Amino acid sequence: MSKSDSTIRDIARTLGISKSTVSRALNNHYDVSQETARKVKELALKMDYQPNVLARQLKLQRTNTLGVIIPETINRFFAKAVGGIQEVANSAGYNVMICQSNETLTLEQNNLQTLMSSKVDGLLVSVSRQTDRSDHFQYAINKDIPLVFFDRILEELAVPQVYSDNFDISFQGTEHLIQQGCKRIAFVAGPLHLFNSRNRLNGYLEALKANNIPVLESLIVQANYQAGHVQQYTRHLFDAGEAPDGIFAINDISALEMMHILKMRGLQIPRDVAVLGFNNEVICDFVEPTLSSIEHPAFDMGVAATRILLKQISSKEITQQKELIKSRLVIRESSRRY
Amino acid sequence: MSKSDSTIRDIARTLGISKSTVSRALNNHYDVSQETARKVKELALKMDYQPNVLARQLKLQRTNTLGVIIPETINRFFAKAVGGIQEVANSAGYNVMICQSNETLTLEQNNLQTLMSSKVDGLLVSVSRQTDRSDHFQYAINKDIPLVFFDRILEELAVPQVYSDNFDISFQGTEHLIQQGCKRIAFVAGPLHLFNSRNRLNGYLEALKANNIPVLESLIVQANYQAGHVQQYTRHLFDAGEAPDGIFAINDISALEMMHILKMRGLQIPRDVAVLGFNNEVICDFVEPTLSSIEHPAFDMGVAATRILLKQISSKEITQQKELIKSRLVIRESSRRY
DNA sequence: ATCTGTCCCGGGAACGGTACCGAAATTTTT
DNA sequence: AAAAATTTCGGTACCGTTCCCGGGACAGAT
Repeated sequence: MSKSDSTIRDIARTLGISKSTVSRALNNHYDVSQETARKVKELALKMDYQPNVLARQLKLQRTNTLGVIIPETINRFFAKAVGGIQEVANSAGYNVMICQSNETLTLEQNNLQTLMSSKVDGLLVSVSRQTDRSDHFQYAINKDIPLVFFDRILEELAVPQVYSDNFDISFQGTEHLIQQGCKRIAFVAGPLHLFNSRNRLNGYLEALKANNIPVLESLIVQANYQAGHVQQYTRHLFDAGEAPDGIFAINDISALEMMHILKMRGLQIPRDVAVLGFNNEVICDFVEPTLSSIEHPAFDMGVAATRILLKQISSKEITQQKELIKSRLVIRESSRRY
Repeated sequence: MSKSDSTIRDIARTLGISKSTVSRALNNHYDVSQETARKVKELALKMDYQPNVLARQLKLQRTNTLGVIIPETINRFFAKAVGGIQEVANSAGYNVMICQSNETLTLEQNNLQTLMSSKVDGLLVSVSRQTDRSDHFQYAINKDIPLVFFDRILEELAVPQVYSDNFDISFQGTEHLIQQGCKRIAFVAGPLHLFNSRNRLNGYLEALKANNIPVLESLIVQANYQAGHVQQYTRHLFDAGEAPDGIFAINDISALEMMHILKMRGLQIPRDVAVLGFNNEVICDFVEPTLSSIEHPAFDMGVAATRILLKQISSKEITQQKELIKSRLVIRESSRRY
């Protein structure tokens, strides 16, 4: 825009050749002599020629842009995943357009709409907490837009999915607490229509079963992510009947908030209650006691999902590749008793 | 793309009218009868017509997209700011394209290049930690691309800037520590070629001066953000000569890491050392002692910057509006002695 | 009956590229 | 020397819009 960006035609005119030749020269096409190619490139540089991406996009029906829909950038997991996405995308010559659903279905649908009308070449999606249907994504699939889910996946859709082993790691984390002598382990569950939440809960349940520990409904709470809710269910867990001696929390911040409350009540961690968080935030190392947590390979999941998407875009073949990225249990003081 | 997206021409053909009429009808232009307008819209709906944004962009030389360059999404401040940007942009019908400089100058330059070639209608920028020059931005300005800086600004450029009162809040924070009886306040400074870092340091220095407290070079350290560095300068501060009795840290995580180290050494906070952080992360409320911090109005800055940018885009007039957003001191246990 | 004005509409030129097709120029082969 | 092959280039259509310009129809005014 501005004053007068030089175009391919300007170059052609001043050089006395046709614009097709200029185009070929600039795209290193074979059908052009080295001599003219040199002259064209030289002049292009001198005129500060910048190809008009919009024109190219219109002609090629391709934008070299990937659309990303995530719940929130403020969520460190997704922020990291976006890092991985951008790294892979950029080094492959793609731009990235990020939309946030703010954990709502309607915004997610809007985002999808705008990204599709922006003609992105492919989509990377982690669904919102509210999402309990998939027709909007099916619409995109019907339009042949390559689509890959990561982390918050929709297993019913026939597209590639990248996820972490929520069941295994949850099983493993629960067993770790059991090994530390916990008999009554409280579990903070997420929305159960989400694949991840279900798997985590199942991992917990199976671990209890495998170790002959009775499942107590009263020890399982549902996080609703509202302010004050952690306080509420913590009180519920520790005031009604026999208190838990272990906590598997849905994320580190909640875990720390619970720990804070328990310490105020005079409980010792991990002696009275062992605590295990989720996400392995930096802060885990700087609290007392240091917080055991689960390292979620966010960046790697972004990388993996983007790689699959790019392959999908270039090969045009439909895959349903599932890729599982392993999580890691990081044991620190808050859960170590021996 | 895909099978066969219907175009404006398809509608025209099946309706037996010209595509100009269809275009007018869809854009609610006046030069079209209500009857045909109705028919066109009806058919458009039935054919699931989606306007081809690329064609429109090319024709109008406008993308309805804002470009954003920030250091890192992983940084909560910028993640929040992005939230504010997207909110304002989306409700004004604009998309947002986010690029991360990863705190490097070269990536920042690349980002600018790609955003410009993507023909974004305007730019929102928070410069990287490395950025000590401004010619690349001057290039964009010369091309008449509306540009607004926020938080990490470049004061030498004649464009709108949105920033917070780093000097004032730093002065205020330092004075707070002084009022709590601190005589030897350590200060962790950022890179001094950054406007914000300089202002913060100056606020600290001026507060000391205003309270007749000698400035000690040995109490001022430069954070370089490398792993292990906090440990290093904490040791330096507390092992060489007389120890500080107050700390003004560059961010909450560093503050918490310092507190952790000091507690390990048997120091009491705030009794022996009062601590003040920066950013007011959620975690501040869940540590012991709870951490005093400075609330940085990230979201609001994003909102303000975007509003100015949009005004700039639509009015085409060049302003140099400066907008100052006030920060807030949040006093908690870590700095309260009385 | 002609003129003026309003209301609709169509034709076509852009926007700035890419790509196909054919042709001229040059070289190689027969 | 003629034919064939190859290299290099120009012409042009096209991507799907928007928008300017001009023209036809029809009304009311003269």
